[in-house]
Amino acid sequence: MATVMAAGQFDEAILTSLRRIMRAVDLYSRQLASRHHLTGPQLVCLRLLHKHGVMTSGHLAQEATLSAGTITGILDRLEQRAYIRRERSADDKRQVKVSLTDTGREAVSQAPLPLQERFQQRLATLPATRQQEILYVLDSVVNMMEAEAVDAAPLLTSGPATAESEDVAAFLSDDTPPPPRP
Amino acid sequence: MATVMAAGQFDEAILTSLRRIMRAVDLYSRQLASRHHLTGPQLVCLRLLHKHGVMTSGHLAQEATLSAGTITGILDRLEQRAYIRRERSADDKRQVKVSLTDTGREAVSQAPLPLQERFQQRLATLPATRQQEILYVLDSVVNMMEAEAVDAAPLLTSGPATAESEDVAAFLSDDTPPPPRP
DNA sequence: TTGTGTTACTTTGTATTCAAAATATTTGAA
DNA sequence: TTCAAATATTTTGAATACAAAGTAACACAA
Repeated sequence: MATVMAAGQFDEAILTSLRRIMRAVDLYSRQLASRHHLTGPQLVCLRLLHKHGVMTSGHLAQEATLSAGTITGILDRLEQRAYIRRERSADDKRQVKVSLTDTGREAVSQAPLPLQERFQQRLATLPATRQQEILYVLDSVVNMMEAEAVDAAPLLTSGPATAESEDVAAFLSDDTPPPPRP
Repeated sequence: MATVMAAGQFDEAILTSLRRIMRAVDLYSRQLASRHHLTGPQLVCLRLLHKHGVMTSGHLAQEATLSAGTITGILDRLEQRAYIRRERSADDKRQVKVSLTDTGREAVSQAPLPLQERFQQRLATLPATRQQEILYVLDSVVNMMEAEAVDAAPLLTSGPATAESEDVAAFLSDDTPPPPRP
C-alpha cells in the first residue's frame, strides 16, 4: 500500500535531516574553535562546570552525554590550556575532581552558547508554543532512538536485562519528564 | 522578562536533545559496524551508489552531506573491502568515478537502513500526520541552523562575502543552483 | 588478611569529520 | 602557445567519539 511505502520515505528524509543537523552543529563547533579557541564539546564541559561547580570526571561525562574516554581527551586539552584543574579526590582516589580555573571562568563567561547564535535568534522570534513544539518533537525522536539502545543488548544476549543495560536505561531516562501531548 | 528567560532555557534543552540524538546515531553506527561490518556513513554511501549508479566522488559527497576529504577516507575503506571501485574519468581525469562491485551490491541489499530499526518501527506506528510533523520540525531546525553557517562569516568580517564563505554557502545550499555573483 | 569483584578513570585503536594545503587537470585568456 | 585561474580529489593535522583493554583503588567477604 502507498502508506507503507511512504513510511520508508520518511525514514530517509528524517535521516537526511538529522545528518544535516549534525553537520551544522559540527561546522559551528569549528567556527567556535577558530573564533573563541573552544570547540562545542569543550564549551559544553566548561558550561557544566560553571553551573555545577566541582564535578567528577564521570559526572561530567553523564551530564555532557559523552563516554568516559571521550571526556578524558577533552579534559586533557582543557587542562593543557589551564582552563580546568584535575585533582584526585581525597575520599576516593579513583575519582578525579574537575574544577574551573579563573582563566576557564573568564573564557566561559565570554563565549557564546554552544549553539549557533543565529539559530538562537531565530528560535527566539518564534512563539513559545512553537519552541515547545520543537523541543517536544526532538524529545520524542530522542526517546524513540534511545529506546533502541536499551532494548538492543538484551535482544542480542536474549537474556534478562543486565545490570549494565539497566544503568544505561537509568542514564538515558535522565531528567526529562514526559511532555504533555499537544 | 520571564519569556526571555524561558527562551534561554529552551536553547539548553534543545541543545541537549540534539546532542542525545547525535549520540544515538553514533551508537547505532557502531552497532551496525559490529553486526554488519558497515558503519552508518559507509552504508549511506553504498545506498547512494545503489540508488544513483556510478557517481563522482564529489557528487557522492554532496548527496551524503559530507566534505570531499571525509568521502575520501570512507571510500578508502570501502575500496579496501572491495565494496566499491574507483576509476578516474576518461573525460576529465580530475574526477573519480565510484561504482559498486557485486560484493558491495550484495552487502547493501542485506544491510538495514542506516537508522535504528526500532526507531523505524516506532515511527511507523505513528500516524502519517505525526510523521510529517516530525519531518517538518526537523527541517525547520535544519533551515535555522544552516542559515547561520551561511550568514555568519559576512556578519563577522562586516564586509562583503569572501570567496570562501560563498563556497560554503554554495555547498550548503545543496540542490539549489549556484547563487549568482553580485 | 587476602582475595574477588566492582568502580573510576586513562590508554589504545579505529572511524568520522572538517579545514587547509598539496596535487593533478582542465579551462580560458593573453 | 603559454600561463593563470578554477576545479576535483587526496593528503595532512586536529578534535570528537566509542569500545575494549589496562590501571588503580575501593569494598566486601571468606
